Amino acid sequence: MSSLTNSMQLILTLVKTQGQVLKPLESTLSVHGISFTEWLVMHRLYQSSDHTIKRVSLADAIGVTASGVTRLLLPMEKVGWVERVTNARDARVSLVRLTSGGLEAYQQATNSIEHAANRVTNMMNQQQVEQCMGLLSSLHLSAIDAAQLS
Amino acid sequence: MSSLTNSMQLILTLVKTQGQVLKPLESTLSVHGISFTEWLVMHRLYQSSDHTIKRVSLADAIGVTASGVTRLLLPMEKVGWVERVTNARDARVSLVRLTSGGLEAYQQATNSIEHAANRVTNMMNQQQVEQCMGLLSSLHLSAIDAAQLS
DNA sequence: GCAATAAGCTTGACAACTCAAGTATTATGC
DNA sequence: GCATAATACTTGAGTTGTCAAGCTTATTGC
Repeated sequence: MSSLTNSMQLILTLVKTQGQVLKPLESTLSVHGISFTEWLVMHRLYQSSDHTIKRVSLADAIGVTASGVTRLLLPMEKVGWVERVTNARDARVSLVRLTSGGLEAYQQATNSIEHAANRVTNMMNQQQVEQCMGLLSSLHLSAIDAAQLS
Repeated sequence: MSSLTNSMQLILTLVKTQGQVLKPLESTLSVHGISFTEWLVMHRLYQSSDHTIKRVSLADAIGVTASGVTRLLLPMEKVGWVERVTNARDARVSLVRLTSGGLEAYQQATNSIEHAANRVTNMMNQQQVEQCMGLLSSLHLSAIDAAQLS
């Protein structure tokens, strides 16, 4: 059949699954005029104290480069979901804050995306969802570990 | 903490994991001058009878659009890994075939990427790898199922 | 058998990134 | 305290896709 090792087959399954899973979520979010990456940004901001975070930390959290963050935030600033905040202690950093308008958009979008997420896991029970999350976390840690060795 | 449902947390974990997992694989492949998507193409061709497949089937298999396939194959044709084959019965379709040079590149790249895949799963045992693959498959099926309802 | 529709592919315009290089500011070693 | 290095961010150029529209060939309905 495949002649690939189990590890490689797992990765193929991972990639294929993410591709299929993300489609319905993105089309759900598009109704709100928000991309999945933008939702990730807002979610990270929502979790931060004072809804504010450094741009590099944001980049790291959502898995893009610093320049990716710059490009991502430009339209979000224009729409008014986020705003720039300067740091008095360190003039290099510029912080990002979720505005009240951004918070509202985030909460509505989150309501929609959570429903979509529930639909996407419709054939799994709670135990399977949690088990899958646990196994993916070990895979995640393994990958970070492997990356540091090289 | 997160205030998200388990389903949504699973998806966040999925996305984060794929991001971390793919990095070492891509840097491994880059030594061979091959991108991950190109490896997927070659792998699909390798699995096909006569190492030949329709472009639309290829698009579907690797999760890109037909136009994505066109753009993807252009440099691969120039390098000589794949070649165009016309279909006598249906002049609309143009098939793609893995050349002998492509096969050789595929086999070397596969050897490398499988080692990288093993490193990336170093903290999981065989049972966990298989279990994770099974759970991801149900998630995959759920997502397809959910997409068809909408 | 022929118009209407569908299937397969390509192309132009655009989106969403990355990478390398540049600027500005802060931290470090001696 | 001052050169050197590191950190934070932005910008230009390039990559890798998507989507909508168009072209060609095949299929379908009547």
